Amino acid sequence: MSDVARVAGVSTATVSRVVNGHYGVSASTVAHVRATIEELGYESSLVATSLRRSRTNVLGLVAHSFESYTAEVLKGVMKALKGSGYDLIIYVNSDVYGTDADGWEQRHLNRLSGTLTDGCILVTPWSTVHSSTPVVAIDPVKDSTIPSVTADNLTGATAAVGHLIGLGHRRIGFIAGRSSLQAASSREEGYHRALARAGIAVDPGLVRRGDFQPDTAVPLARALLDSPDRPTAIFAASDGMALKVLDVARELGLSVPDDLSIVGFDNVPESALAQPALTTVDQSMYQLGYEAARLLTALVTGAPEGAHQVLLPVKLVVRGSTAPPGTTHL
Amino acid sequence: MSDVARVAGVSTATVSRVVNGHYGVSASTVAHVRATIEELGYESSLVATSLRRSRTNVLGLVAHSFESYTAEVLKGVMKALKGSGYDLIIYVNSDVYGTDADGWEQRHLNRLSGTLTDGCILVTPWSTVHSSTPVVAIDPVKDSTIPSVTADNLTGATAAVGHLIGLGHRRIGFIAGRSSLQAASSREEGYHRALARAGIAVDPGLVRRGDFQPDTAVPLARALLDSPDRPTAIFAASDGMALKVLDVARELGLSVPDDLSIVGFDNVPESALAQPALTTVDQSMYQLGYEAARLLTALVTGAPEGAHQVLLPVKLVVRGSTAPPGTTHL
DNA sequence: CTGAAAGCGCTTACAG
DNA sequence: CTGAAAGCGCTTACAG
Repeated sequence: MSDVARVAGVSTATVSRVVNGHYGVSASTVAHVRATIEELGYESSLVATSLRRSRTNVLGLVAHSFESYTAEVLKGVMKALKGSGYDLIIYVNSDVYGTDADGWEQRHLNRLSGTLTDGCILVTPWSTVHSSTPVVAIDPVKDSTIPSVTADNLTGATAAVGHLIGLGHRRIGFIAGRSSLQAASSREEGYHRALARAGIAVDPGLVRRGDFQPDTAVPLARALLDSPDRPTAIFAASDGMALKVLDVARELGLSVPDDLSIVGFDNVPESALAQPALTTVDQSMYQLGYEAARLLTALVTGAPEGAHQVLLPVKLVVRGSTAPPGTTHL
Repeated sequence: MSDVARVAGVSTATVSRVVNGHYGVSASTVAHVRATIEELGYESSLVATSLRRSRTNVLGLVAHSFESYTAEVLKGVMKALKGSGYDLIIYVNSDVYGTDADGWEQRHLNRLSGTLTDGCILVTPWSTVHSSTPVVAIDPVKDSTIPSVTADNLTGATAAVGHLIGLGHRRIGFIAGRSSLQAASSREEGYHRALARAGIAVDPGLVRRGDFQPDTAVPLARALLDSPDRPTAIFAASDGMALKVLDVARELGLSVPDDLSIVGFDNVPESALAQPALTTVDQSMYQLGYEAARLLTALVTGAPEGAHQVLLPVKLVVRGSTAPPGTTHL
């Protein structure tokens, strides 16, 4: 900017006014400075601008990994932001502290919301956060009160397990997700509810706790399946984990869905590609992202604060990984 | 930071030294300041730090849209950066100027590389750019000399069209991509090469120019197919466009692959899900992202500059959208 | 209509 | 070992 000012023979203050289209600059000066800017290919520094200003028209998104789930969410966010005047900065950490380190999202949030962004979307956070700018969580932490958007996990999980029961399964294993998340406990509650409705008692030996990280499901699935009294079906609280169950089943020589039915949750693109394709609960991650972005822009532009908890419908998608127990495949 | 300094009773200079682990601070002061930082939940502002420092350990990625292609690339980038000590900032514009506006990537690059990032990855740029920090392009502009990673588009396109010829097709339509991209012209060259090898003359009426944006393919496909002398197969330079061709064919009452074979390029996840599934050339977008991130970190840490053009292999994936011409489906 | 100056939150020579 | 001061690139009252 000082270059532009020098070449144009004006002060940086004037250049700044021209760049920002402020009133009170003579037309001829504006034209001259514009030409100089063009000539020098100058572009204001996002960093310096955001340090000085309160408003940046940039929204942030903080995620702790970049799997299919996040990718789908992002597509929805971008759709909502298209033409909104807001740019998006996505900050993904490279695991220096380890994503498990407590409060990493708070750290990232502080780094961004100091001045860079006008507000942030948090994807499946690990803990509660506080911020001076608006924050919207996708799949918030349990008992959190911040604005959020979530799928109707309870209904979805109930339907998933209900589907298995409808097929004739009675011994249904469950691999739970990271317990700090509201979504995880809702899915677990759905599991209980569906069994209760069918008058089936919960066998604690059939319930294992993962944390949504696909790999955590491997030993759990092995423990569940490598027993004489194994379940005839497993409901995993996420597709990532369900796909790992599929791997373990194959490794143990079990045929899916003949020897074991598997249901996941999410409906990530990979689920449709699996062999057999995974029966799952479709929570439109695209929609989650879209709604989160809408909510955030509303909050940033000063919509009335308060309870903003959006709940989105889900849909059971039946594919090849489920069948009545003991079926022989044709 | 001034809060921390005040509470801890030291200067901000000392706090800064503690935060950055610099030598020359007494152990007791370090401990005390650390405790205060902890207590106040302080985190240094990315913006202020990057404005002052030359090095930020943050890499940037600039993309003009966020479709499946970009999502796959990102997964690869993240994989490469995991544990590298670099964080990633993705900057996506919200179309204020319109992404078509010339030089938008240069603008974004300036905004980021001013001080925020140590280097940037550019995904399918529209024009050449210059930057004070290293830049790696994924699918660079034609005749560009900046470090880049590209798939072997020529071989892939040749194989795709060769596959159609092998099935017995002679009238093969082609929908080209955005001509400014090296990838687009290589794919077109592959089309010519395969036809030449089979001794088939290129019919200019069968070649149409899109720009990789899926929607641009719709009128082109319609023009190609809504004619008595229509081709028996179409090769589209991207899956996004190929899937639109599929839509148009359906709309015109043509059955795929009976009345029309279709081949795409990319192998985005959606291609496997289409009905029928799309035959395409798999350029591992994940791998493109991975290699780009590796190359960029190498450049940022001061690896020898020079020609860094990575070429990645591709693979033809045959699915249901191609068959011999005039086949009747069983 | 325009410029000199302060300050956003940091880091880093320079003194002490 | 620690602090006062300058400065990164901007914006914005405050003067003129």
